[in-house]
Amino acid sequence: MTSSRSIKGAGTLCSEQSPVEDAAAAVLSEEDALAAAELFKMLGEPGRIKILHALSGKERCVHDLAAHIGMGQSDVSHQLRLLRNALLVKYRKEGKMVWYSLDDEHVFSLLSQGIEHISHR
Amino acid sequence: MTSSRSIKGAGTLCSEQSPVEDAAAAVLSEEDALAAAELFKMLGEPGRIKILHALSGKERCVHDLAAHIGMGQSDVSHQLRLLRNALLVKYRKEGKMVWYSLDDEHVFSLLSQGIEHISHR
DNA sequence: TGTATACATGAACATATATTCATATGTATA
DNA sequence: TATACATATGAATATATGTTCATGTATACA
Repeated sequence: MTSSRSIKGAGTLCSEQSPVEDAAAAVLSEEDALAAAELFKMLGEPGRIKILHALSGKERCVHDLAAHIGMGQSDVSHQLRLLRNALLVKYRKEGKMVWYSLDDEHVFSLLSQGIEHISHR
Repeated sequence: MTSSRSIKGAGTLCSEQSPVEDAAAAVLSEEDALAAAELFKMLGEPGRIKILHALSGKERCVHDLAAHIGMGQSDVSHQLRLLRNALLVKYRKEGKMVWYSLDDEHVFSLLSQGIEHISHR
């Protein structure tokens, strides 16, 4: 598109990587990059972080989640829909209540690692 | 604020958690939730994912990053600034070039875990 | 000193996202 | 069946974010 993408091998470029070396570090596919970003995006909002944290090792219904975290019911419900669609939480209906929990340990693991990461700063 | 936050112990609520149990699962502090979200937000964009992935185990200059990933120089530079501010990448100046790399293994670890997570779907 | 390269940045625009309000749906229960 | 509770959802608005263009700064080198 622009002229900012120069031609390799001209001899005066900023770096001189061999094609082999360059090929070895494969570019992440567009789909993988999108999917990974989608996943992290779900973790990129304080409210959803609180929700997932509150669900760590404990099943909770929407009302309790809202009360526990201090968020409005509507907000929690909207965020839960996103988390549901992203397969980060699962749910189980029981009468008029819906019990939410983390979908698997990977979610807990990612979340924990993130929280641990920030506490080391 | 709203009436959605009901009073515990009324007897007809959606769940009957004891205060003890409730206190045990402490709410994530506002600051921690914000900081964690901030971190994940940085990982929540395909371009930045590609950049971090390209920097996994390899130092790269801006121009090469852009060429390797297929992004514009300006875009890469803007994203690098965000990643820099979030302490996810570090850099080193050498002449007119700037060499970027991941700030620490935690970043690589988080990224890997995210990518691995999506490949298991 | 002029030109090319590497990188950074500001501004403008388009798009995405969060937040809130009002309301709808479904269930239990009096 | 009327009412209260639990949850979900649509719509509207405000805010944040990504993307691009143009340009600025710094370095190297002829």
